[in-house]
Amino acid sequence: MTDSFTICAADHTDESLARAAEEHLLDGITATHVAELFKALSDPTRVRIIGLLAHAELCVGDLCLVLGMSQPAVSHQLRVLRNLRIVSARKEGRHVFYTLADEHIHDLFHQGLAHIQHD
Amino acid sequence: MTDSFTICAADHTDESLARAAEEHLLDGITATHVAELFKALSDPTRVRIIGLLAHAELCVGDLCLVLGMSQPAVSHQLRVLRNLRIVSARKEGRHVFYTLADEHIHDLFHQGLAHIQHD
DNA sequence: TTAATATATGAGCATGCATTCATATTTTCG
DNA sequence: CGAAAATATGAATGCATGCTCATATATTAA
Repeated sequence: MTDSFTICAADHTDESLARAAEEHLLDGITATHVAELFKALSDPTRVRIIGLLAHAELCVGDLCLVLGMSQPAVSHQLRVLRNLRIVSARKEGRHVFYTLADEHIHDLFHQGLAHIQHD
Repeated sequence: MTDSFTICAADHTDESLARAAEEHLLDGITATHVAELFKALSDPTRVRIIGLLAHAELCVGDLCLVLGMSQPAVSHQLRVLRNLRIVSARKEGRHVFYTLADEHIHDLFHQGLAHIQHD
């Protein structure tokens, strides 16, 4: 990767800032994982689901009712959140109850919400 | 919206949880704004840009060098971040220096990063 | 077992998005 | 002024994504 400094057309004289910044560049895997985490919160439907689960455990049917969305649409979004370990599923009879998997998710959601509402 | 409770096929007997959750449902505008905020961090390239700007102010050329990406690709992502007020631009001669616009962004980024690295 | 309920899943489609390529704009230097 | 450097922007393209529709799976009830 010695030629990474020739990819960009920009070629100003002082490269010191770039050299110093290089050590803070996230590697591809880390950057991708962080992006995936935030991607879970990058859709209004998923934001609403997380907002609801931040206050109470709910089953799929309840989420459908409150969100006013079809069951497959909600289930697909829940699968996204499950795969990213944002929510956990608990099966009880015919129902599957979902909760936030992590206290960090709770914090991230409220921090993002606070930033929007106080802007 | 009185028929919002008939959209989903699921129709179990106890609707109390859904009724109680309804008051915590985010409105469309708020959910969209929160989603947009997190969408800024939902791409690996933007995550890396924010990670770099969390440590130092950098111009476009420096970002191109460190990221190893083309100048238009970086500029387009910077525009996304600018429009969402995630970063601020400061013009100095031919260069445009970018910084994180807000301390909240700094916190959100580090919280997401910590969640990933300590998982 | 058969029917009904609750949820999950796969295919298809329409939209959004991240990049590239080409070009415009702005600033400095000769 | 003209040329070069730094950045921004527009069009085009390939790929991801969020929904709908149809269907599969699992659990309870009759």
